[in-house]
Amino acid sequence: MGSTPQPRKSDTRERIQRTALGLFVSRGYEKTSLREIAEELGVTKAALYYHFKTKEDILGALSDQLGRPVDELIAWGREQPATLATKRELLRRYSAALREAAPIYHILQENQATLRELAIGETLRKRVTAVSGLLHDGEAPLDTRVRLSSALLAVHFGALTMDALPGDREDKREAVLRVALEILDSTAHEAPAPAVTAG
Amino acid sequence: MGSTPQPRKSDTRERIQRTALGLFVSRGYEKTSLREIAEELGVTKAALYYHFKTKEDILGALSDQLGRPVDELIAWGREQPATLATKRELLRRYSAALREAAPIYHILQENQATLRELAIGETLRKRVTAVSGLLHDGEAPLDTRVRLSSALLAVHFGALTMDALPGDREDKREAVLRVALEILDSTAHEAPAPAVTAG
Amino acid sequence: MGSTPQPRKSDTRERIQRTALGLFVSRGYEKTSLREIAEELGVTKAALYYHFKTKEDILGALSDQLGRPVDELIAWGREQPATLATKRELLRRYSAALREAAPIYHILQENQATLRELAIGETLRKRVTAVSGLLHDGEAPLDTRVRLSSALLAVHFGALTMDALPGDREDKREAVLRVALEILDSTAHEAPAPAVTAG
Amino acid sequence: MGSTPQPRKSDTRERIQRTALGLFVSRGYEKTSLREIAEELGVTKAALYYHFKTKEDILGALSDQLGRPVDELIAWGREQPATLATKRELLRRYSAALREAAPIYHILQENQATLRELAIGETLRKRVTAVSGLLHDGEAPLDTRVRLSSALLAVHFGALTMDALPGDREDKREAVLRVALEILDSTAHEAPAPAVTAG
DNA sequence: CATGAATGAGACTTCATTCAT
DNA sequence: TATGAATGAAGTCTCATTCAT
Repeated sequence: MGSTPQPRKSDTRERIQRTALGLFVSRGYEKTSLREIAEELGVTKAALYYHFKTKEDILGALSDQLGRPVDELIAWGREQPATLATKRELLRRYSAALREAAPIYHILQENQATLRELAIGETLRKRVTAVSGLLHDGEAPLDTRVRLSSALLAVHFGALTMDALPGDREDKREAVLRVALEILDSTAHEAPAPAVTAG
Repeated sequence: MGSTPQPRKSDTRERIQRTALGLFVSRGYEKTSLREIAEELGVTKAALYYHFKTKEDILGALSDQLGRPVDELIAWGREQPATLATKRELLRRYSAALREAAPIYHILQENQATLRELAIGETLRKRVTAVSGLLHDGEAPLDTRVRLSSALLAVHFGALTMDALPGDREDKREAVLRVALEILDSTAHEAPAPAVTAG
Repeated sequence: MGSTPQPRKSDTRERIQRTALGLFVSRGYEKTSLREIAEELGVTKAALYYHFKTKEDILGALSDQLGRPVDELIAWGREQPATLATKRELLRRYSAALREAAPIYHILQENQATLRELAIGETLRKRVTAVSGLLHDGEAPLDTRVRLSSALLAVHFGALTMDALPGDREDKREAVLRVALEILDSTAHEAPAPAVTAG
Repeated sequence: MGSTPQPRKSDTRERIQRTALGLFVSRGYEKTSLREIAEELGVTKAALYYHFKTKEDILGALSDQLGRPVDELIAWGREQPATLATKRELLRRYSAALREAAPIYHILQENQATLRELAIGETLRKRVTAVSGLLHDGEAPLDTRVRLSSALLAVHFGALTMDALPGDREDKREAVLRVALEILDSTAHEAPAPAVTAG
């Protein structure tokens, strides 16, 4: 600890991930060929195979890295009581987690057709389902379920699609969160929670 | 009379579209090869090319066909005054239009990375933007804009993603619409419109 | 003879030939597809097959039509004595014949690779060889043979490639012919023939 | 030592070029499929694509290699004064250059229809035009221009078409060159240059 | 006299992946 | 830690041709 940084161990793996992420986001997973990644990095395709077993593996590594905040959120959620307050906090935390995890969800979203047949796709979708499951505890009337889903949906897709809208990223995030919490509150027939403070 | 229809005026074009739609939805546009479509139909690849100029053309035909309700909605919307009532009606009609148009949006959503480079992708995205534009008239504070977007988003993605939720399709659609209208109402500082009756 | 023209028998065959000739010259034989010909004519591909057995057949018809002057020349040449005067007349007549036959030779030239494998190619090349044979009677020293070939070559390729040069078509033709005759004259060790009058 | 060379630094690229040249000349560019080239070489089509970006690229490499002598000639010609002596030398050198470059011009000639639509075709044609331009300096009466063109034409097509004629290749080349120089001399109204020594 | 529908063959090209060095 | 060379599978598309109507 506190040791001098070791620039010994090649950072190539890191660089591959960064480059791949950029291309996966901008051109799509399927449309991004290993040749492209290699060329942009100035290495050969074979070099990629030294660091990653397959193309899917690169995506897997990215998923692990970027998805960590969401995984932590899921772990946290599983230990909470299923109260309205928990759900409110869940939305808040999910919204926050998406700040970092957005790119990987973006990739999941825009390449779903491709990922459907990949093992990593399953992994990615499981995370989505898990978050959704935290919100949907037990039985509930259809209207309630739809509301819960809609609230999550707002946060989720809000993070992915509000880019077109003008305005500060963070401001928009908070506004979306506010809407989602309202939907959530309109669901539960308890006394609504106090003032909303996003983030 | 009443005999089985003879494929004289060939319904092959129709059948190609149906088969392609099914495969585009289930396997994705890119992952669906013309060989697959042809094989499932029992014709040769060349036959597809007799009826459609390119693979993209097949998607184009589907887009024209399934997207019509949304196109009509857009045309309608452009002639309405930009009142709250119009916006409510817009959401209602959009929700209804999606009953038919959902598959094509599903394809757009799940293959965005691929469609980004296709002419037809542009066409499809324009429709989305147009609907959004009808809701977003003139300047408005960020919070308002986010709410309008969220309402639309709820209807849109609700139609595409609520399948996982148990319950009658139509019931869920109405429930989602209700949520969307609430978001809309919470935006405008006028007296909210009277009772919600979806559909 | 002198009868009233009969516009009864469809002129489609004629039109196909005209269109095909134009395309064969401008786009090449191989690169011109039957679809193109049909489209430019406003008929279906199948219609072409009503009038011609194969694509090659269309070229065959054109060859017969446009090559007639050269065929007549060959017939004429075979009955002449192998004198210098005959050879001079041969060049003159060949030059004249090319006025009409140029397009078909153009096609032969620019698509030789393709025509090599077609029966019609053989036919076309035979004509070239035949003309050449009329000039090359019996044994002769290499220098003589080369001169004879060069003279013919000048007339032949002159007709096909002088388009780039500015000036009246016919003027250029006569000038080329003059050059060819000079080459011819420089070959024979007899008294050169009198004044050159081209055409 | 002295052992058979190991294809370590792979001479495959070279072999592809050689094989392709042979096939392009004998079967034509268009009619030669990559499958053929690959099969004749005992490699897969994909291997060709490892060494060349496209089919056209293979032709491009051949053009660069074989066309070099002509390119050098053009460079040389541009620095010479436009005298008759220069033009004579030009024809001599062009004739010599064609010894190596003939195959690529052969391909250009026999596949013109195809190459018309290829970038490489433009490149090839430019070389022809450039040589022609060196001969055609400034304005001149039509007769002069035709003679200059004819002289070049003789050398050019002589190199490509005299194969049918019996006799030694080199002998024929010199004989053709003599004819061309005579045409050239008959153009200029100066004292003709002294004895012709080709090569 | 002509069409609509379809076929079989084959073209060029791209991709993820492997392996000896 | 990487590269150069190569592969096998698959993809989209075009073409000349056929045939029942």
